[in-house]
Amino acid sequence: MELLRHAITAISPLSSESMNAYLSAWKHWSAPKDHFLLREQAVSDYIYFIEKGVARIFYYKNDKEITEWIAMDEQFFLSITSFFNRTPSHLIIHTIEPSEVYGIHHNDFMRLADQYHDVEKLLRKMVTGSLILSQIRMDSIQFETAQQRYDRLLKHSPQIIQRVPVSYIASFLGVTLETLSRIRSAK
Amino acid sequence: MELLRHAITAISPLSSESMNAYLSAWKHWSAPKDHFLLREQAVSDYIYFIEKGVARIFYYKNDKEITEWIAMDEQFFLSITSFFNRTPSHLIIHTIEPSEVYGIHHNDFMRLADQYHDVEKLLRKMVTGSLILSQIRMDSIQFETAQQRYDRLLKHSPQIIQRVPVSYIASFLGVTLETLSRIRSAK
DNA sequence: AGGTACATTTGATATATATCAAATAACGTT
DNA sequence: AACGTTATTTGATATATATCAAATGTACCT
Repeated sequence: MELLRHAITAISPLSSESMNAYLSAWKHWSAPKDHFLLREQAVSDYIYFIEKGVARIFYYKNDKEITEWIAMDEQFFLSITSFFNRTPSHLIIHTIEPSEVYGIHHNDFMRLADQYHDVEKLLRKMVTGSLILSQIRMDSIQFETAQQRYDRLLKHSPQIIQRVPVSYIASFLGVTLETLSRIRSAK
Repeated sequence: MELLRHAITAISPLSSESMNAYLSAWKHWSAPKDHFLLREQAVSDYIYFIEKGVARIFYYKNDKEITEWIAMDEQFFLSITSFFNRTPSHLIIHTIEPSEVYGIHHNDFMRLADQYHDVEKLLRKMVTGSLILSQIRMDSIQFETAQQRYDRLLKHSPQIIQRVPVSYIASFLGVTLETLSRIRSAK
């Protein structure tokens, strides 16, 4: 839980009272490699934090797996539309390595945000960070070639190639595995 | 200013004290048709609100105009990366009809968010709304064809076709004008 | 170690959209 | 109304990536 506390403080510091109330709202899950931490719930209204390991977050769209995110290294992640709109995303969390994952429920987060100004500010900063990432990703999908997106990923998280199967990376980058394979062999 | 007050309240209500402080931080611009309200500043760190008229928000990318947003009908808009990252976006606001536009500076908004819990909550809700839109748009760009994106726009804001030149709509949809022309003629 | 399932690569072809180029239409100005 | 300018349409071709199909490579299981 120390890493979670630290990650929160890095985004926006909380008073000790807020921090205690907030941290106690987080639940913890532990999973071995290749395990389904969350499986097609109706609505996935949690914000997650991965303390250790690697997890793939995906859903089915027309019977195809869409990798929405690959989480590792003390990252927060969530299914944005599901979390905020309360619409079903059928989110699935699948561990790629033995992993420790935390999650806080939408209702708990909102209740605490109403109660504490600094928790509200934390939430705002988390959403803002998510928005900036969303914009960068949109720009990347709209204007960059598959090659450029792959290069960007390599530069930004080089370890991902060693730890995650190519097929997941392809879906995450928004290309087919065949295309990614060709990009990689052209190097 | 009444429409702005109303739009704010619809997102998240403010106490009368917060509302007074907040509204007085907004500036107002008035412009005839085909006028440049904002021209390539270094950083565009305002959130805008269009009270009346239509405005196009765009920037240059490799000497090409990219229409980031077409604002009308009492909508808020902003250059997300520029506003939150404080990086230059060279944003240009160009009116397509005579327009009344309001704007609040990043610094003022942040100062008031620190001061009033309900302003912080308003900001969080605005960012959240923006994030949801960003996700919908990304999904649309990644998985829908140009035809589907055009249909979606028609359904969502049918008036836009009458009021905005095709070339701007094309750029907003992320296609060339030739492609949009063909889509339209195939109907 | 051998076999089976799965992951990755390689090849041939199809498709949506961009690009380049030209023709036509609409629009504003005097 | 006629002119030049700008917007839109139409046509021919190029390109990135998807799709379908098969071959090769790798890893897990008893």
